[in-house]
Amino acid sequence: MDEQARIMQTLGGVNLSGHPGQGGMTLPPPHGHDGTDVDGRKQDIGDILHQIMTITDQSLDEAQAKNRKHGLNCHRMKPALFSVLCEIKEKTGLSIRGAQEEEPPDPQLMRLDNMLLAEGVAGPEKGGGAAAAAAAAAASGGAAGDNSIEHSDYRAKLTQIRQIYHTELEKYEQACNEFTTHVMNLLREQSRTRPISPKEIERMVNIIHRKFSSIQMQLKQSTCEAVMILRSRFLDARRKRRNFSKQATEILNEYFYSHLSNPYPSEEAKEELAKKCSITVSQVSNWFGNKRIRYKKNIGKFQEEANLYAAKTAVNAAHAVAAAVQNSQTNSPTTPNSGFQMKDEEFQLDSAENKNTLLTNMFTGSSGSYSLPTPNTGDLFMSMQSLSGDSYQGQVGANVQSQVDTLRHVISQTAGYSDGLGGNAMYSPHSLNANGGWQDATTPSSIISPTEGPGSVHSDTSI
DNA sequence: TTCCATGATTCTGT
DNA sequence: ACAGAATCATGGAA
Repeated sequence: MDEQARIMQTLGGVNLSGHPGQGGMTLPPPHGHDGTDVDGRKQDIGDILHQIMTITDQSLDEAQAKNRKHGLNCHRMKPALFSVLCEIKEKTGLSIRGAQEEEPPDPQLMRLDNMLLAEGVAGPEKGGGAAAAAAAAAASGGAAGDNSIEHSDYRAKLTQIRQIYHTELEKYEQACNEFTTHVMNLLREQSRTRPISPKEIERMVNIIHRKFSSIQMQLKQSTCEAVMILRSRFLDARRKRRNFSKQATEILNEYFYSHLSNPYPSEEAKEELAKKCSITVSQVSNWFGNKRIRYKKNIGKFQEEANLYAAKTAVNAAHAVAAAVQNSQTNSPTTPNSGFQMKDEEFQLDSAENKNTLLTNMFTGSSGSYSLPTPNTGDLFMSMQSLSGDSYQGQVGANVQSQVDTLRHVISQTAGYSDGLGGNAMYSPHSLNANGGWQDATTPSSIISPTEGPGSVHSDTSI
């Protein structure tokens, strides 16, 4: 609009001063010699110019303006004035300038677009936020990938950002279109009274679009920032430690202590544990990694815990064996899983001492006595071993073997037994070899034996 | 506030 | 790829 003002100013300056330009005016030569005639024409041109200037300030919809525009267009001086304006415009070179301007794609804008697309903010709605959330979860290494609370929180916030972004974008586009239409109408209207080529209108539209796209870029930039902040918060959150539930820890501990000779769960076992504990496989791996190293570092500290879980598992084992024996007498030994449905609530004990006592009583048949002669224990252990190792290999097999592992531990840990069994490597309290490594697996690392099906006895059936 | 337990991460070795 | 080891960072009890 400055250009228009400049034109008007120039035009007014040239004509009203009474000094025509050298470029050959097409204005009709003055008639007569008296000053009043010249003054009259000056007044006439001045009026037209005034109308032109004021008309641009008016709204196009105003009926009054229409009338005035009509009057202006039909004015007898209009063609002459139009020529003058053309000439002046040609002189100032406005029609040429910037005609061949072209804008190369802004790399920054492209980056922003790509990022918004990748984050699921831009682009199609379907799978947008969810895909990005999944990507973020995957980027977190799966450690907290299944944390549904944080996951949904992230998704919800991303959706919110997406909504705001699209609303604002729509608003800007609408405003841009409205403004463009308005300007085009204005210019078209003005093109009747002053020289405006379609190319210039197009150029003006381009300028408007550029202005609006710069606003859009700011919007995209802000959106990107918001997404980055959200994402960093989400990814930081994965480091936030949340203790596993008591139940989960119990399940993991039971597995650990019942497989103390080889506490390396297989992939299937990890998956099973993960499912039972409602955590991820990675978390199971982490837990076992930490547990192994910490147990090894300070066996003494874990003694009580080991006793507790071992006793618990041993009781389970004893029940399992008893059930197996009974089952073998009443049912076909090849019947899968029969007789091994155990419920944890049967073994609700409140202290390690109680469990040890129970265990001892179980072995001795006495009540509250720890003075069990060593050979008895050994016999019992041997019988247990023979039970699991030979008689019930096919059916009880792997699980009982792991339970037996636990029994070994408990027996070795229980006061009064250590001396008698100490010399036997089989009764090593912590199943660690001289090199500080775990002994070779004597028990299957998996809680899922190839011979067993779902519902069979595990060391960690208590969920 | 301090201290310990514990889940997660990172680095290194195999 | 997996395990061990060290370390970080947080939760929770004292």
